[in-house]
Amino acid sequence: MSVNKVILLGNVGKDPEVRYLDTGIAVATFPLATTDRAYTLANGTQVPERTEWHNLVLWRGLAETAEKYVHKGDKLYIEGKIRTRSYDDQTGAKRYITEIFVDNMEMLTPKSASSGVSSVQQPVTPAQPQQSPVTPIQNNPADDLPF
Amino acid sequence: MSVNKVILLGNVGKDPEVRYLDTGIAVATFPLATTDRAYTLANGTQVPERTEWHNLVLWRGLAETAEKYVHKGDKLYIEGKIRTRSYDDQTGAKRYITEIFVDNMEMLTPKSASSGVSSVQQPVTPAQPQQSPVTPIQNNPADDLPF
Amino acid sequence: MSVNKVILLGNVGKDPEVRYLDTGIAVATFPLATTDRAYTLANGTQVPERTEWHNLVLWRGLAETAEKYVHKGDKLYIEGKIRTRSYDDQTGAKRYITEIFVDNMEMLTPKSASSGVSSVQQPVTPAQPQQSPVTPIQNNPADDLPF
Amino acid sequence: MSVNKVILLGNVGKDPEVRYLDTGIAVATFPLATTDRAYTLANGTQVPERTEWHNLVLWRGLAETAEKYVHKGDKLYIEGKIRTRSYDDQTGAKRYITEIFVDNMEMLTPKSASSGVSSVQQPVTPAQPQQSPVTPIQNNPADDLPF
DNA sequence: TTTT
DNA sequence: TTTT
Repeated sequence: MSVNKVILLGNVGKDPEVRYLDTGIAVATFPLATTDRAYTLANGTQVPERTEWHNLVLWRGLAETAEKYVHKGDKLYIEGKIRTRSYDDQTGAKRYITEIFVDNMEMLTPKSASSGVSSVQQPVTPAQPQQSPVTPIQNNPADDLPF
Repeated sequence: MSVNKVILLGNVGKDPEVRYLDTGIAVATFPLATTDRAYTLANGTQVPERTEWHNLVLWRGLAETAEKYVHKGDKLYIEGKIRTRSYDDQTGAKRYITEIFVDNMEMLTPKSASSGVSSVQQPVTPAQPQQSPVTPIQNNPADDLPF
Repeated sequence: MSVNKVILLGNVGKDPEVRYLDTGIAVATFPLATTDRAYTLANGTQVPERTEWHNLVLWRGLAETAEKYVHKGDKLYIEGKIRTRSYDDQTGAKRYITEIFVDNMEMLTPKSASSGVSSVQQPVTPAQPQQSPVTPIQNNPADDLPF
Repeated sequence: MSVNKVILLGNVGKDPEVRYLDTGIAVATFPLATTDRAYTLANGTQVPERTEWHNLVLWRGLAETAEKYVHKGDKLYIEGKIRTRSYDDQTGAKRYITEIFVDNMEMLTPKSASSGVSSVQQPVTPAQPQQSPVTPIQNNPADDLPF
């Protein structure tokens, strides 16, 4: 009795960070930017262009595809769902972060135009990803639930 | 060259809070819940039902419609866009909150079944809304931009 | 590199017709109505309300769920894809029909309010469904492809 | 109480045909192709790739933008609604055609890569468009309704 | 803080 | 052929 659906078409902000759970399941995370067009209101006010950053999370096969084929700057279409999770910051205070769990992905950048080469030269290290302070992924038991 | 689209169908968590900018523009906010079904993984793991709360923000005519017709418990379909904004908490630290700017709304609860009456008995006061500590709306100049 | 996605929220026009392929796979079909609101143009022209009828097609588990729980008059949310197929009419001329292949369905009519009882009294016969002249389903080999 | 929403991402099949109503309103039509990936069923059956053609209809500003910037082969994202209309064929029999009324469009082909030049060499004639027998547009009064 |  |  419920729908939670997100459709985004934008540009990849960084090469995906991919890590593997003990169960072998891949998880990829990377930011995607969407930009609203600037426009002018009826009263003449200029509303400038505005970029929104979305924290994408991909699991399993999609994460592996992202690891191989998605690069910074690529244009991407995704469908997914919104999910807000909490974590404790350095001071022990509860913080929230909203992420997009991706369940469908279409790559819109032709292979030839992707910055794939540079990514091979500076490979992501799946074994020990540095966790961004902005989007910490805690090592709690739920991490091993493959959803 | 960009798409940022959200589609939600869920239940209203609280009666809308509505305030009016100096320009007379109405802004309504209220939470919407979507609930994933519980399911069982191939390996037998039970993934329980999970409720996600979305912070909806409506402007102008939609806000006025929400003020009149939307009530706690109602089932609602909305389309909108994701927007994350920052604010400073009590300690001066930067915090982020993700909201859904609604641009289309369909009310799915028949008028007869809506909890409209109780809302009349406990009216929201648009003049001096208490701002929730969880989702502070700052009085900065941008508040008067009618977007 | 392609997306074909439909989202509909409307009312079921007739109880589902369900048939079973030789392979045991269930296929359900029924019409869904969506209605545009009437509105007035800037120049004063009245654009009246307009109802659009969509031919839904459901396979497998979704078809079985529809057979059990979906009834004429129910409010339904679906996601699916557009598909146009051709068939030969009585005169041998090629005709086209556009259908919506459903891949997600949310029933929005509470069980208590559904017209389910009458449907039990006038059951659909899956064994020998009459095929509507408007939307003929041909017995070609592709019918046994479970997509 | 109703939603009729289509999201397509695919390739333009022909340069847009644009005509202008007596009121000066522009209407553009062109086909868009979406292609399902081929896949293999659990039982080993190969389901081949399949292309779906959608009849897009754009009005007013969107039609003018399409006239200037959309070309055969371009990749396009659109949002719109499904609409089926009837017309009488040569024999006087009633036929149906399903079209997508576009209300949002994002062009995904970089200008430099678009086949824009050839379109200038073979311009569409807005004054007297030949009406395709497949998708006839009748000159009925409703044509002057700008919706 | 909602609903099934 | 549905619903408001």
